[in-house]
Amino acid sequence: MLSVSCADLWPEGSVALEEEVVTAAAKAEELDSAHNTSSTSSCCSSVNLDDSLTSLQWLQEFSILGANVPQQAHHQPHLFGHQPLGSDAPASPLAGDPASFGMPLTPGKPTAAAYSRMQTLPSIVAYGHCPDEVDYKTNPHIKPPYSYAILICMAMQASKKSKITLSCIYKWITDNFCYYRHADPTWQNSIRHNLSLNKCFIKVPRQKDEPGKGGFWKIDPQYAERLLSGAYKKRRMPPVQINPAFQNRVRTNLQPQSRGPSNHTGGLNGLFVNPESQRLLQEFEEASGADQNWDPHLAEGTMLGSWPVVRGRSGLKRKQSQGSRNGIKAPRRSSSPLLSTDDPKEIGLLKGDFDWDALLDSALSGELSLDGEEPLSPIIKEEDLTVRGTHMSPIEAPAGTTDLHVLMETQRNNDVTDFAEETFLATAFLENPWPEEEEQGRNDFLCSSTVNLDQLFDLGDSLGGDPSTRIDTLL
DNA sequence: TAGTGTTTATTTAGAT
DNA sequence: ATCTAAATAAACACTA
Repeated sequence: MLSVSCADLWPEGSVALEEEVVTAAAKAEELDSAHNTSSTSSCCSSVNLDDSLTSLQWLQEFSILGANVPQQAHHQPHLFGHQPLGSDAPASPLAGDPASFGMPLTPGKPTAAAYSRMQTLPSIVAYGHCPDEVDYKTNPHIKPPYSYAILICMAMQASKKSKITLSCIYKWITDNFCYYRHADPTWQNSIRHNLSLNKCFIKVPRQKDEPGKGGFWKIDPQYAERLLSGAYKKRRMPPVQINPAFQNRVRTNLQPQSRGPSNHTGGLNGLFVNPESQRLLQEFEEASGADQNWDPHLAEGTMLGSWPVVRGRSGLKRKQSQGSRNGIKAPRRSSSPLLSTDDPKEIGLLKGDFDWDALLDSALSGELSLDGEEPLSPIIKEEDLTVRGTHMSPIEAPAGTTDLHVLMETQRNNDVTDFAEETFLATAFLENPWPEEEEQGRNDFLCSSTVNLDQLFDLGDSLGGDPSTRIDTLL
């Protein structure tokens, strides 16, 4: 089993992190208390439950408390809200740090965490389809590999509130997943559909004295644990789903230059591909072309297997078939429920360059502590998980994580060779995410927290042997 | 009227 | 092949 030391996870910036954590925590507390004074009544009967369980605060607190890294423990409660101000700062490395664009891919890094933290060359990332290396916050082209239920959970967790409004969920999703900012707003329908249909979510009616539209939503811990663990295990990337809004443009822009490794020139209708990226892309193409042995099935069930591999056009097929079924749909632009929040305070609490991967990981870990007074679900029990963390069965360990790094290494060395057209086009766009400058202002309130999924995988792995220690540390 | 919430139907992909 | 979960679409009702 591979492990990652804390130093590997946060090689620098821990002091800054601590300051930020303290500041942000104070702010959150302030806002929280202010908000609760007007909104506690609706759920006061279950206030304990809400605050301790449904808020999913425990997800944060549990996540990566390390037995071997006790000095980090006090940082963890705010881990997901605040990014270590290390090499990844600011919040969006790909967008915020132009230098990262030229950072070369270096196969064979010691760990996936380190690898991911590098925020490697986007173009190559796209070829490899590693979701952890797509900056979903700034890249509007690749659909995040998370189900709507998971997204909702994330939003709820990020809010640090016991309940959250629909508009806040929208807001959080669009703030943290650029794809949805540009996507057809029908995804909001799906969110609502999910809230209504999914047992995981409980509607909390708005009190009469509470202004605003619609109710609140909270998460049912009984279902949440199942949902999140299931999501974790099944976290599997669908084929690359490029935002349909950009497909034509990408195609148009790249068609003439898209053939031949030497034609990845910059300045394609505003798409600038820096020379270093071009060079690396070319190298990658050559390497990939020389090795066609990669078997996607081999990676099934692993993070690698979860990389979106374009198989034919399946990633777009659904849209197309539905389009044909329904005829051409008039483009609908968002009527902006996102911007019409009725509860600015609550939205304010949704600050955070939220690390959704970390949430999922922490959620998985959180299952262990999701007890309170609640019994563990049969699923968890029977898989030999112990509340308050005396031990965790390998069964419950995320599939594929144990050997993740080995596979990662293998995978990277073998190169991914599935070059469907969409992938290539997506690659070009990943090279230069859609301009988000106009939205920077809106994102200003986002705190930074980009603990990489792999980092948490690694740490979870390394800590898996003795979760009790981290629990004890927390308690 | 827009936003919210519910419900039904259909399609798709992955799992068994 | 079948089952299931998820995504998607759409119709409809309710409400601020």
